[in-house]
Amino acid sequence: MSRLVMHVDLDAFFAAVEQRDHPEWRGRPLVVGAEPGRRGVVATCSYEARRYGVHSAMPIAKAVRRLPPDTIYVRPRMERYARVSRQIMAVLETISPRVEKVSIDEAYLDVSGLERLVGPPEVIGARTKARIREAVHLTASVGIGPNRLIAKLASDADKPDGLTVVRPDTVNDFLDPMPLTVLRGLGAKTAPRLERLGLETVGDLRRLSLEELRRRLGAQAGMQVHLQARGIADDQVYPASKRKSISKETTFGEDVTDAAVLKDTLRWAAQEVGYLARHEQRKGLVVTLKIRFHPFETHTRSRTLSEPTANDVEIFRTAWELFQAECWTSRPVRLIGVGISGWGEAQPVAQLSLFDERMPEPHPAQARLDATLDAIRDRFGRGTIQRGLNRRPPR
DNA sequence: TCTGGGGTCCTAGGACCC
DNA sequence: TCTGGGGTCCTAGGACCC
Repeated sequence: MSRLVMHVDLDAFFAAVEQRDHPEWRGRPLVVGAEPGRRGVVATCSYEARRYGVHSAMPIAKAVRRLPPDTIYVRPRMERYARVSRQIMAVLETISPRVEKVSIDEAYLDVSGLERLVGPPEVIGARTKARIREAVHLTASVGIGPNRLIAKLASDADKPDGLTVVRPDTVNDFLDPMPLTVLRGLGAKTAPRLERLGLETVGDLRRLSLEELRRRLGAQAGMQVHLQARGIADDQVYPASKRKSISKETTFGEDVTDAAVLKDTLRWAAQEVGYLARHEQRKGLVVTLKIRFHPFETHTRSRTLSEPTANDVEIFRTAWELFQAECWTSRPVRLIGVGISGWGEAQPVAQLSLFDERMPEPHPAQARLDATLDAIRDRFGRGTIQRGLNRRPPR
């Protein structure tokens, strides 16, 4: 039985929430994002603003130049949007029990088998949109198709307030005229490389052999693009995908050279990361320092600890040591931040109580090491493994 | 024009191991 | 004494996404 995947995408979400909450802003160009006159970008803008060619991720200075003087500029109110998002996700749970939230304003639903209960895909989609509108007074664009890729492209195909259903036998007709950049993995850098070969559409892309694509894009990306061009993609919905890292970073209003400011900022970021990690009951084995110099040169430095941590001081100390190990002082810094990553699936360990019989699973790296050790023991005998195998001495 | 903040995934090279 | 093959882990960078 073939699957049916639905993608739900709220229209201009942040801007729509602001216009909903402030009726006097409706029908006017509105930008949610950085403060005009400062560094930053447009997070989202209303459809009235999009008519001036403004879009997400556009530098705010450029947007200001394009937009009329009566444009409304507001800073994001993330708590507000998160609250509305939770309401929407709750609505989606009434449509199907299999909901995957992919971002604050987007979700995939597995609606396979719902046709017998509800009706054809068009009815499932229309019902979803109606329930969202009733609950939060916002519009969503909905796409339904045989897998995630097609569902996502279908929701993009008719915005705002659209509903597009792509049946399996029309997938190729649907994809063929689309530009290369609709495919996952073909962005601003990679797509032009293929366009230089004279390829413009997904239909064109199918002329390239798998070998050619793998050679040009790498084994993994080449394979993915080859499959996507034929409408083949993941058709599973993953209700509870957990995040794999926690980070905090900030861009300074003006570039910073004062080491004391950098140190204080890093301390703040480490506190934020530690707080979030403890809140989620996670500990990370890897601390990563991120730094961006003038004009826009980004570097990362990371260290794997001997024990996972969620401790502010330890995160800060590690990040600061990573900073000090480089000859970076006196270079103007645009951005600095820190993150942690590397935890096993079975964390949080803290949730285990004396009465809980489950044991935490080892960190994936540890699990792989153990498996390797077992394999080596099988091959070479019990006595071959010493302590410290595969462990490198600290630098 | 001048590029936020939060993420994910992939690649590639070197160290290290049997 | 000199050497390949197969594998993992760690690190840095980069492309990409919302």
